[in-house]
Amino acid sequence: MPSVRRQTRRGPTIIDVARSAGVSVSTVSRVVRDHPDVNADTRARVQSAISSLGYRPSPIARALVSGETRLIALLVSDITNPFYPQLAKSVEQEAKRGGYTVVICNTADRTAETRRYLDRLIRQGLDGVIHASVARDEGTVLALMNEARRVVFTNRRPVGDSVSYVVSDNHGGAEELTQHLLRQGHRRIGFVAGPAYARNATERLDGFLEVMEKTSGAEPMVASGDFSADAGARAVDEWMRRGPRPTAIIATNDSVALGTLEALAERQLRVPADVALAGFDGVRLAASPIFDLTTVDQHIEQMGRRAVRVLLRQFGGPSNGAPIREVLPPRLLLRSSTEGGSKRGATMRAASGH
Amino acid sequence: MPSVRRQTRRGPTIIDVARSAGVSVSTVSRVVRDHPDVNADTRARVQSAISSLGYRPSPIARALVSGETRLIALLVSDITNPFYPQLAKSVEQEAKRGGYTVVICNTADRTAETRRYLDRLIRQGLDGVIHASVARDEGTVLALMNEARRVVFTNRRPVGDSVSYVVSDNHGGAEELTQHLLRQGHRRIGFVAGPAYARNATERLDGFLEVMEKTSGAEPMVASGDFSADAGARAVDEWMRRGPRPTAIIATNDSVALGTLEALAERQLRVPADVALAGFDGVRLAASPIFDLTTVDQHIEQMGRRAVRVLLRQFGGPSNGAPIREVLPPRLLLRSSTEGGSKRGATMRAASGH
DNA sequence: GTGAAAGCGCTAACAT
DNA sequence: ATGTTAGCGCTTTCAC
Repeated sequence: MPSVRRQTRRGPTIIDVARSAGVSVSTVSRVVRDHPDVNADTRARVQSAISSLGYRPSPIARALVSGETRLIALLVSDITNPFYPQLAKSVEQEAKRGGYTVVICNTADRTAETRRYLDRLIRQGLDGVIHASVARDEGTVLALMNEARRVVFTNRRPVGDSVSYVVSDNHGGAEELTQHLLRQGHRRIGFVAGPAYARNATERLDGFLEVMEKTSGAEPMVASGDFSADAGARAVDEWMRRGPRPTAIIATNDSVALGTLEALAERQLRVPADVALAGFDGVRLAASPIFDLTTVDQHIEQMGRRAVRVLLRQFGGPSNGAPIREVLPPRLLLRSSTEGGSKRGATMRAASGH
Repeated sequence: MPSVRRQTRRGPTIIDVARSAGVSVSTVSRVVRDHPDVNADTRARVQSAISSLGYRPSPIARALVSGETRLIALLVSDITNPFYPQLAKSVEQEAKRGGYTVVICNTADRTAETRRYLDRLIRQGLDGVIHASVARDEGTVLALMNEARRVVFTNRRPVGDSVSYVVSDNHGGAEELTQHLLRQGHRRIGFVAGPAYARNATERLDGFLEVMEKTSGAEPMVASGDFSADAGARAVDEWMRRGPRPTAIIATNDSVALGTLEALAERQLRVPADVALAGFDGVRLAASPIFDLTTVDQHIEQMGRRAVRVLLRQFGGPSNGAPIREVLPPRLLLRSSTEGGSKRGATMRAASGH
């Protein structure tokens, strides 16, 4: 006797299609999955049944059997940092093209958060992970995801060498930027560093220091910080309270640069007349005429798209496939925050009291 | 004879737990789902078996049977608009607390995109939708989601009256802001309107117009636009090319206000000395000392949290439950972009050529 | 080339 | 209070 339970799905099932086409469910399944072992006529008959019934296979049932959900996670430290929405959007678009859905997770650079997300998502049947903010959770991610081919790192390069990544040449970008400032005559250059656990930040710092060290007369000034706008403010406070002051400042990323700019404005310091300023990332906000910030363009959207492609390529390959490593060349974006006064004729907006 | 197929899941199944605890699978299922009909001793025995085996129920198998995946979608027009990351973060946090996972979808305010996303996600077993950017896709969403209790609108109020929403009082907020500017002596006030399909934008415009109309001598000037920074620039171009110029400008949201500010800066117009400027939303960027923008705070994070709560409450309730409507009071945030010159002593940063 | 049948891991009648 | 059992919709041997 048939049970009375409600159906899980709305539309027709594979059984309905089979009945309607006069074949077995296995044949329908073969057609749906593009299996070669199907006669052309049969295939056509099944396909017309599928479209006339409006049949759509259930990803849930499929996942129960195959273990694949076409769900991937994008791990970021903080989605409200403008770099990540730009990245997320491109990741999401590229994933959609491949038939994948993206879940965005804010880790706050805390391993516990990473673990909480992945624990849940893996049980939901997560297929893979794009981690744009590896920090101390690198081992956790790899352990939880089990197979390295289900993971790709981007933005920050991982420590391990057996796992794929798509990053930009942070070291080279920082070198180029530093060289540019040196060519402009700057010698005392401040660098607002990011946290030590973030490899993109340390690579940028290293690039800066290397160039400074081999330039006679160059005086690097490094302030430790993190990725918050506040870090820029603190650095400015420190440098401006006691001399000698830097004549140019590089921030570890554009967000920190904007915080730096605010702090400089509060002290009535003009940019670039009193202090030149540059960021790193190339977020859209940096191009705003209000900021017009010199920065190192990471080609954020391209990085996101490539990370997705690498992950999907790995899904297809053997589980012991060699890791894919891509290092994209960044591009120096010169804007008026470093380029002398002619373009910045008007007055800078002041900081308000607070 | 047992088949050789590989297991879908890694860990132990409900059968393993049942065997280990010496009970049936239904009893284990009852314990897992906190069903009351279980003896205390049995429950304890099962629970210890669960923890000693490290058993985790499979959401996929569960979804196949129950039709519930604990997956919800957050629909936004564009995640790179800073309003949405702030909203998304709060939605995501609150959803996580309830055991739900959030998928963020960019609709670009295009119905076709909404449909594409929902089509796919529904097949994935989507439980519900929070739509933060209803536009012309309102009917599509409702039709696809089938039951109104699986949908809640936020940020933009829907047209239909049988569906739940959590929005802020855009009309009232705009009134308050306009009144404030009038009290400051402004009479020619420009309003950069948003698109006609977005109800938050039209409500703000209406609030503005209503107050202006009943104020003698007030001259409202409305420029049509959208939610891009460019809209602000176009409006400024138009107004400044031919008089009479507005002495104050209200932008439909903070992003447009920032665009407006840029355009004013390009024309060497000081804010607020030459033109006062206000936005709407209360995004964090508006609080930056560089912008220090007067705006109407929508309490973005609170709105997101509440939207989630309404949705989850509906999941539990009867499918014919009355819609839940929440209208949150916004708060006027007065900053130096409208508050006279004393706080803005220094020079404003100029626009660069481009 | 095609079909029959055994599950994937779980929930929910129904029976006891 | 607990167990038995029939599926949820699909994929995948294995036979034919």
